[in-house]
Amino acid sequence: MVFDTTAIIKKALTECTGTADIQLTDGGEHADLASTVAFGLAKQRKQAPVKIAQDIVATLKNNKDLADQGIAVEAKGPYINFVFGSAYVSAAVKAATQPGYGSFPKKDTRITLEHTSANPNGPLHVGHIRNSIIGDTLARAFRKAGYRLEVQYYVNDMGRQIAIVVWGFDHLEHTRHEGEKEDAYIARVYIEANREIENDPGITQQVDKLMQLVESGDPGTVKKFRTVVSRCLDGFAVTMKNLNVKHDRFVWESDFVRNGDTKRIIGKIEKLPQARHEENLLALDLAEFGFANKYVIRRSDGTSVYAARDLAFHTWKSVNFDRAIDVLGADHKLIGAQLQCTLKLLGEKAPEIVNFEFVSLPEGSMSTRAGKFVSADDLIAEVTKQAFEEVTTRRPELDEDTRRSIAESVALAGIRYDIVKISPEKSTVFDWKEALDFERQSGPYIQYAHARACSILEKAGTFAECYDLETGQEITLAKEIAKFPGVIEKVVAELRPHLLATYAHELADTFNSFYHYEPVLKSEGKVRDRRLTLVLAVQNTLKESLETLGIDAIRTM
RNA sequence: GGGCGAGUGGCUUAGUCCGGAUAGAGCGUUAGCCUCCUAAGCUAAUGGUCGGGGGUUCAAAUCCCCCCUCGCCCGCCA
Repeated sequence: MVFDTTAIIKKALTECTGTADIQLTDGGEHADLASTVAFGLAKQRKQAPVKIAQDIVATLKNNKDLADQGIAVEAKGPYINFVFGSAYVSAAVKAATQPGYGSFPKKDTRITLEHTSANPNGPLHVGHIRNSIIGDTLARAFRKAGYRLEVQYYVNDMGRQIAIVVWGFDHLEHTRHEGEKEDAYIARVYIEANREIENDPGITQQVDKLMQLVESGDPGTVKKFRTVVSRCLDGFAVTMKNLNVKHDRFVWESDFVRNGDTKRIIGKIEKLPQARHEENLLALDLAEFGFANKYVIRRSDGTSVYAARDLAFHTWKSVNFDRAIDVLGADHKLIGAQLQCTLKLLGEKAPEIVNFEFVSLPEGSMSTRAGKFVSADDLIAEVTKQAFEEVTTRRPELDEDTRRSIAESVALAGIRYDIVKISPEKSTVFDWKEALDFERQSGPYIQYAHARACSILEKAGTFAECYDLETGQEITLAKEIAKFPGVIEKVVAELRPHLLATYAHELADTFNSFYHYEPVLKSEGKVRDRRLTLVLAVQNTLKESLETLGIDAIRTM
């Protein structure tokens, strides 16, 4: 592992200024790291910042730690700039050529990460897969950071939506179209059933009855719910596989009713001072924590609501894991906060929640019920078709199977990258033009840089690894490579996977520049060796980055 | 009405938590680069009152206050 330059510099600055809290900023083109302590000390020392910076630099020039690591110090006006030397660069490149670069030692912390958890009443659409891709990328980053992780899908198998689907199967004419996916078929029944309910509100009572039956464990009704949900999940599995998204466990909501956990948690909640009863109705008054509305736990007909089952689920997580992380859409912010608050009142660990904002269509919000959505399957199919055309244009000499395979990887890269590169707190409007664009700020662009590196290495044959870099382009690239482990750490610490997307793009960019300026295969001797070593380091770092993003690091395209 | 999130060139966006050097990118437009390692590429040019107004600070896209616009939420739905 590369030594921690930040810590060394902070320590040196603390020693010579007496200031404990040292902030380092990115030096941009001036330096690798920079300090602005001189500004803050100006008033205190009654001296000009420029003078202070000069004095500090004079002291730091004699610092042994900095000298040992080859970190150069220089004052530029009031700024104190640090430039990493060849020892740092060599060590970074050497580390980056190793398999698994950027991985951290195994940790004992057991984490559960829940993502997607869409209601099984229709196919996953482009909004749901934002959840899947953020979640899956985070999961990959956590594993790379050494954590023991279990990824879960919480199956909402007893909600009103499912009851409506079950009602539809019982009362409506329906046949599955030839070759139709199960989840798409379920959506048709769901949409049709909702239309019927609009025309005849009396149906609502029949749906309520179904919900009571399933809660009480009526075998026939339970079986119907299970069947419908399972069929829909079979459809989801295909979509998830195509998106390279993996879940380790599917947790069924109804299990928490059947095993008695929900009843037990309701019993505990009843004893909380915030509990409010009105006959059978049980709700929590969380006004003291800033929640204006009452948090209903049990209906007046005695059945539990989603919140109660969710509390039981999260209590189970609290018992079995050290940390729980939930990836939830913006519409779940309030109930997520209420859940956290209630779990704390119960003395359980509250989950950490990663929120993301909505994806809408140009014509407005998506709605499964109204049939207004772009399904993930359609997106994958369209993008793959486009990718196949691109591959065929660029590489007509390849056989069809190879082109097909490359197209699938490119499509996956396009979709996953497009979604993960955007900060989760930004709401977006789905745009076909952007989804089908494979240029520059895209997943395929990064794959291309990787394939290019692979191609060079393949043509090079064997070479002696050499870590003594010289030119500015070489050193810039090496320093970019060196950032990778830090990026993984930051993604995990801040739960922000888009940082990795940004990094991978910057690395690909830096490599492309290098590629056009510094000939590798045509250089000779030591120069050729060190550039090939650098290409190997880039290739490996890009590969690790892509795989952590859930994108295939294909060797040719 | 209340709560949360967002507002950065024509379009999409990074940076905002933790204030510092000329606000980074991509698309678009314009002009170059394949007898040379994959042109899904590279080099330039173009384009920015960082929603608006106050304030704090040596220094504000970033912190504080007010306002505007958009999205989401505020159910005995999930």
